[in-house]
Amino acid sequence: MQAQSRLAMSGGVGGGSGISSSDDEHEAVIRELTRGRQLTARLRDEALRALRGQGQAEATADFILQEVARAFTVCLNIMGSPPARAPPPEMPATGLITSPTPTELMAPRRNREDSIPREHTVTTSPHYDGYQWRKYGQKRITKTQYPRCYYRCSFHRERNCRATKQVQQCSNGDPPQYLVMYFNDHTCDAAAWEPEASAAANPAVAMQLDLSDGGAGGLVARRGVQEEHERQVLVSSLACVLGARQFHQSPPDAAGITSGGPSAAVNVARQAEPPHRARTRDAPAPAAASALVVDDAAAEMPGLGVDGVGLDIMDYDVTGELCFGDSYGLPDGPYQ
DNA sequence: TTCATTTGACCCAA
DNA sequence: TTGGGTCAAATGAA
Repeated sequence: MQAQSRLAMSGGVGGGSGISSSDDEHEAVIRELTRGRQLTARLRDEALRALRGQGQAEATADFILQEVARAFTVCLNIMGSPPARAPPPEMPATGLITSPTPTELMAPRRNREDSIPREHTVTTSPHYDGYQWRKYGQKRITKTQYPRCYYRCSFHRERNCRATKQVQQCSNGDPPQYLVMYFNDHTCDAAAWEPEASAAANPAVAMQLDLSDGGAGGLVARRGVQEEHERQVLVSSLACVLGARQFHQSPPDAAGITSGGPSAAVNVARQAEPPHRARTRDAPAPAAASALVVDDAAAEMPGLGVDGVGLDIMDYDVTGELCFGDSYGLPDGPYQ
């Protein structure tokens, strides 16, 4: 992860100085991400062709592969590479600092300890960053249009985690954008499950995304890893759906699905599956609609019902960004 | 009943 | 004195 962490920090977010990664590494990562996006587009074409006229399955494949392509686009944005096309407006675009910068938006901060954000980002979905946060305050900031919300790690007390973040709406666009500032590093073990934990459980992820660095890589890089993590689950789920459909249409051998077919895909999904998260308003339960879509597709598989294979997509917040992108809608009520 | 959020009050640095 | 950050009681949802 060393390379990606450094690149993510230097490329899109913060524009930090002291870039230590080589241009070659940067280009290699962008090249691979671009290739991934192109292959996803091809896969989408193939899938839609194969599933043409099959209603629910076609829509499911289309949705999932659009999400995979979006994940690549977001990663490319984070890496500072101009996307081939902008992400769809309804999709949360994360990571690129445009304007304003924190110093522009913030009133001058006092020189208190830990008052300098170790990281900041502008996103349309400020709630989902892989950690559990608990809101402890909200203040109207003078000369700004929107209040600032204060969050601390949910394990602040029980594990003495000092990580905090501040979220402030910074544009009234559609969707609105939020400036998220992070203070202090997580010291709670709870943060370790994602994505480091999944990488530990899945050597492929760890190999692709060298996480050995761990610390200074920061959340933006972690978010990139998370995108990859989501992509793997989505691809695995899709492979399961498509594989089973082929299975349904032709014998397993003819479809080329034996040990490497749906079961393998499910295994990958299992490996990549994070442990269950506590349901908080910050990280709501997965949207029922998308879960049902996948369930429906899977339920059509002969012998591959969701329960039968244990592909528990319901527990993975794949569509959280989509469904809760505006969940930070701040009330217009009286602020302090 | 438990837990997260809201919000007025308080603390503290500039 | 002012404004930002935090505390903690009140409130609401599950």
